[in-house]
Amino acid sequence: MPRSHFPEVRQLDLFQGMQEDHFVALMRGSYVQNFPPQIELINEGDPSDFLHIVLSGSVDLFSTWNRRETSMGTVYPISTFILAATIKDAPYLMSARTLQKSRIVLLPSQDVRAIFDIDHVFAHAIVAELAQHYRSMVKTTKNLKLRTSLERLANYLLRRQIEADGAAEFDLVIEKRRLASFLGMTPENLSRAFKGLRAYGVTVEGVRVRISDQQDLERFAKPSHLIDDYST
Amino acid sequence: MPRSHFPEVRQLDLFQGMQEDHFVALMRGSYVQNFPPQIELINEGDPSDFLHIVLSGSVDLFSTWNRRETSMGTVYPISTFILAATIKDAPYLMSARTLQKSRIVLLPSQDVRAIFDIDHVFAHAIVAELAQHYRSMVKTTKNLKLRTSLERLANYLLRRQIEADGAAEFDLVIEKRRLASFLGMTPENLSRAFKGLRAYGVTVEGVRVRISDQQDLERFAKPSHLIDDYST
DNA sequence: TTTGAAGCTTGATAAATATCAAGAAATGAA
DNA sequence: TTCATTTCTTGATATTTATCAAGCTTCAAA
Repeated sequence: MPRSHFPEVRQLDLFQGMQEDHFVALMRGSYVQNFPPQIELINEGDPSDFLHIVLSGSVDLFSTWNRRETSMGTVYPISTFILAATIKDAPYLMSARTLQKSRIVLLPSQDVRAIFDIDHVFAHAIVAELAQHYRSMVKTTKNLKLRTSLERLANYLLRRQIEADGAAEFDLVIEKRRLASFLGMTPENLSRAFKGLRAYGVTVEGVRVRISDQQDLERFAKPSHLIDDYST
Repeated sequence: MPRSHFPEVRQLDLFQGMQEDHFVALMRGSYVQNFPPQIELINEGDPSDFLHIVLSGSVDLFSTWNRRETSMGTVYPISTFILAATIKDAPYLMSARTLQKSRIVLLPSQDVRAIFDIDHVFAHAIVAELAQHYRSMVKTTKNLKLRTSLERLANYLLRRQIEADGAAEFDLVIEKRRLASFLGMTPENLSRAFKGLRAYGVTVEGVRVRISDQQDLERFAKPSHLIDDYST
């Protein structure tokens, strides 16, 4: 991997604080690749040969079973994915495909495990990252089991609004069909769910979403930091 | 905590291999308590003051939102729960209540974090445990999003059968109402789902389950080690 | 600009799941 | 054992969600 990418990778929580020579060793074994959109980077069930880092573009994590497919999430720059499989040296549980032209770092899993064994700061960072991901997954499960699809959509929109610094209008950053899959519903149902939220002041035109009365929507959505706050 | 419990706790993957004096230090700060059934040990949202270990009995992990409740899993001896919250020093995401008279070890989270910082074998064991739990949670999400409730029940029964060493008959180890909640359905729906599986050779009488033709059930359930194998 | 493909929406309908109510079965305490 | 309580089951019904089909919109390639 060219040295020019080092600083942006180094700034990730995962690599901050680790010994410089360990970081350099990791980077030396890695390589960067550019992928066009819709390329499958990872196939679930395959051995986890690499830890991936998205430098630019975006990546969809998805899973399939019995000819059904569901989106498990989207990875944006700059972050890693498939850490648990790398650490456990176990097969990938999710597949990954690029959504846009993307620049991806591939870190050989073996190297990650080797440095993990000798650099305790790195090991601690991995613990923090895994604990974070685990808790996010628990929140996802609670979201799916405790809420209807309309409630999931309402809370999703409120989260997006927070990310847009509370603006009344903002754009959806993912396609509606993939949003539907992420929320565990069909595109048709999502379309109708948007209509259902009109009663709470939500209007949608293309990718543009307007929340005219945030409090009204919150009264319906009942967001909880134990489900919707992905930062803790 | 009395020394007599040390060996059984020590045998947990989490504590194996760590330095003896660290283990003893951890145990010294801990205490053991006996709880009657239906006692709430943990309330989601509370600060994570203790890492818990079930020595005997069993514990239900559950979550609530908007007056709805769902069972997230059951913890049997001997294992820990609420590790991620302890490590992150973040609020519990799940509540816990005893199902039976249970003996529980309470390890102050502060102590766990302190030993985690100085014992690298322990730190590695924590990584392994977190990665394992994360992957289990991913499997749970896939199960919920990709399968109908009938399919989830069928696969649940096949997993139980494997745990019963492949016996054609075995007993359910949890109440049906909690099984329903765990699988993300109502008790009424579970009752009907059992009937629906008669077509694939499943009969139920009380807690007794009989799978007369495993292959037939598997053809319907389509178990996958990427969803149903909780060991990897 | 045209054209084609993909995504989105809408309507009609079907399937899955939940709710409500009541009776049966199981369980535990007196 | 008996009684009371909870759980389980079943039926009737309602709600939620998915499926299928068709038309509309968007966007990019020719």
